Amino acid sequence: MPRSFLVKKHINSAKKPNYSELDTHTVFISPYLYKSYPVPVIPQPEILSYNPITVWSSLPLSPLTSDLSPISGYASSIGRVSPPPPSDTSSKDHSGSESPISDEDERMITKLSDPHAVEAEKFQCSLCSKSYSTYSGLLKHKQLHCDAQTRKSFSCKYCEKEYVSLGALKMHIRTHTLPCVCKICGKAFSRPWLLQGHIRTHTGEKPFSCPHCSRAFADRSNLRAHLQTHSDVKKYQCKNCSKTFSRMSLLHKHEESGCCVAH
DNA sequence: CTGGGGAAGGGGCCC
DNA sequence: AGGGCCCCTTCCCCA
Repeated sequence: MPRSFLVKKHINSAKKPNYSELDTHTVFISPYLYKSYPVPVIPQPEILSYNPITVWSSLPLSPLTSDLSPISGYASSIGRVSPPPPSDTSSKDHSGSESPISDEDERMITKLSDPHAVEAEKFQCSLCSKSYSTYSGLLKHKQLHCDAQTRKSFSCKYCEKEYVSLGALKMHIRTHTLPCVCKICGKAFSRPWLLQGHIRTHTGEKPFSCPHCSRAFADRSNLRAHLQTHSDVKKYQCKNCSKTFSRMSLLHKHEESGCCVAH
């Protein structure tokens, strides 16, 4: 499973940016007023840095590029590898190249037909017409520049993250502005339910009980992790020594301690 | 060192 | 579109 947390973690107690300099919109939630807290305020539009014009519409859709996932063509050659389509021997000849190039790849590449064209630039990006001497050069260009620009157009002003939708960006922005503030200790959170979970640390409320023992937890995920301790079968297994662990973090610790490095 | 609990962050989905 | 919730993950701390 790909790691879903793409935001760089902060290492120490100075983990977080200086949010006090960011946005002063805050929401105070009384622990006694869970149900009636005010709606957190989304930052002013001017802090949202995005260019809606470049989303999709900037791409003139030709019959050859009508797929709204322009990355899919080369993604099959980079990440999730899909088996090459049944070969169509009528037209495919990649001059001895052993890298599988799908039909979509084929479409994305326009070989310059002009016999007088510079020999070194025979692979052209169908999106911006830039030419490259090698197929890999074209792939690199598309991955790092062209497709990245067309697919993700909502970028965060506070960090490098980009999103395909404004809603996702707004959600992310809250991780910088932290509009939900605990009235008891002043700690700030990005979302109301995170604050609610935090407030349980003050109230001692533990609504999630283990059915196998007397323990209770304030957080459902922590109960889930706890349930693993009751299980005979550990979920996470080291590929090298087959040792199993109840948590992925423990497996990671194990791997970092040298088991996998030794192999 | 290892395992487990506590707290928290963040993306995705559903309503 | 936005809020609430679910789920996964990570980090820290302690026994």
